Amino acid sequence: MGKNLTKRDEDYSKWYNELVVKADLAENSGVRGCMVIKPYGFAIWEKMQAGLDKMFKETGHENAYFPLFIPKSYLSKEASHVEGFAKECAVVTHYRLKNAEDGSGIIVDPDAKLEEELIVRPTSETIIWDTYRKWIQSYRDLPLLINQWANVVRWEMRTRLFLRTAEFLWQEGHTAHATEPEAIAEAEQMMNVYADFAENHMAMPVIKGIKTESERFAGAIETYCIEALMQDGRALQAGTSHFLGQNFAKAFDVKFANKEGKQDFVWATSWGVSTRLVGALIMTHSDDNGLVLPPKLAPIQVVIVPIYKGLDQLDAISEKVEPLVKELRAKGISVKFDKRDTHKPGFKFNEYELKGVPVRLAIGKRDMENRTYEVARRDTLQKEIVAMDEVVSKIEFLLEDIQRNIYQKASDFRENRITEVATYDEFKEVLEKKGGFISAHWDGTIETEERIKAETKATIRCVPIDVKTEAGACIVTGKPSSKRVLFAKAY
RNA sequence: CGGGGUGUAGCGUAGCCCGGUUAUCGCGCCUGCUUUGGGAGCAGGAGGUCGCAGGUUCGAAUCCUGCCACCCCGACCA
Repeated sequence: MGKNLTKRDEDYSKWYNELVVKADLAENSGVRGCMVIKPYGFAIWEKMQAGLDKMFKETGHENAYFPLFIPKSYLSKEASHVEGFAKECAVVTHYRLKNAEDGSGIIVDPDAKLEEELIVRPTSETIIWDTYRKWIQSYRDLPLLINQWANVVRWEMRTRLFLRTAEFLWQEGHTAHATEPEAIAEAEQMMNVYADFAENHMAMPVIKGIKTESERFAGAIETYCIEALMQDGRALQAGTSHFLGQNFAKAFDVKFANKEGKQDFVWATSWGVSTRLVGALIMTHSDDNGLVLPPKLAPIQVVIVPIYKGLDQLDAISEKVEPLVKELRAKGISVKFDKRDTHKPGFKFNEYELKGVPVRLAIGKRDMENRTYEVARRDTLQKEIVAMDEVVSKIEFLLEDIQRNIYQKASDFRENRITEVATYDEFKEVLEKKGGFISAHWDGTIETEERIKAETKATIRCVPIDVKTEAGACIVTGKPSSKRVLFAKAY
């Protein structure tokens, strides 16, 4: 990873923000805690959406859309749910403005006060379950497998571009099932879908696991998650999938007649990932030269930079390049031929490195004479000269090789930062000096978990799905433990 | 909401302690010429309510008071 990153650990936030700004992905909007996602940044999100949406459809889900506003009373129907979100809700209290009588400007019209306030959705469980009640009568209506792409608002105290903004874009899936095992299988399936996407599209290795009670989603019985490790050694929750039991069905009275003709509450799941994934992508692969994007998500996969003196030479180069552009596009590869005469090649090289374009071709007089291209790859910054006849297959190879290579790099990085410790002192030392995930025995109590958090800022990221059973003792209390859990400082 | 800090051109900044010519420098922007294989060079040019409002003073970016905004640290969190 970034050669200077270690000495930048304390400055990571600044580095991240600078990088995002320089790479032109997003900026602060001026509206408290909100961001403007710029075209290039949004193009990355669109690629993510497309990839995820396809996987959702392949697992039987359909898209729908539910309202932005949720009546306050809906939110309070599920006790732990409202408790979890109450502190960060934007509330609509009025529906009209008017001119102030003293001419001081526009004011909220006190006569237009809503009888019941509306909450700008922080998540949509409540309004969706209120709707599902009307849609579900029989086991024949189940399972109900729906996803929505939407924006939500959470009034966070402190925000950061992509990682935590007051308004963010996401998808939220909400499913209803006839049986408990089926709902659990759905929640696990979606965790696996997220992990698949993270690893195979984002080239970002993740650990699949289960949240502890204190980190669980408000209203869930079980929260499944994928946890990624950023290059500064901090963990990032990249996606969650919840088994909600019958909590929401009971709160919203969603019953169905089962095959035996008896009324039963349905079993529920919800699952989501957000624009935070763009932040995860940035922090997983980027280096000091800028972004490094996995080919599968790069808005521009190949950029071609002409090097020329005078427009005659540019025309000659274009004649060679245009057919190549066509050929690559026909293969589904996104190509940009940057003919701008207003910037020099060196400027363009740096610009596309900053933007993380995986493959760059340069062609000048020398190449025209030798019938070659200079081919550069973003992940290793290596350059080589490739004959024109072989350039298409070279590009196809590189796009796959870069995808594989950056995954491997991130995977190696993470494997080196999963440390098993036996004592609390060791725990603190590793946390301080090395960072990353720390695998340790824990007595299973909230008290111990909170003490560790208070003393070290590390939290239990998850109990890994593939955890092996082994006898051990809690690093803090010494009480017996049957398995290790993963701790880390998290974003 | 507690603790700390900062507001000067599109961006980043000097000047402030110790008031005094036309508010400094870099990037970016505009024009021209030369350049173009790793962020071009030279010359010329445009761009400012010094966060806002009061006050002190012959005179305020600078001193005083109030307000506002933003950033960092904590509680919260996808």
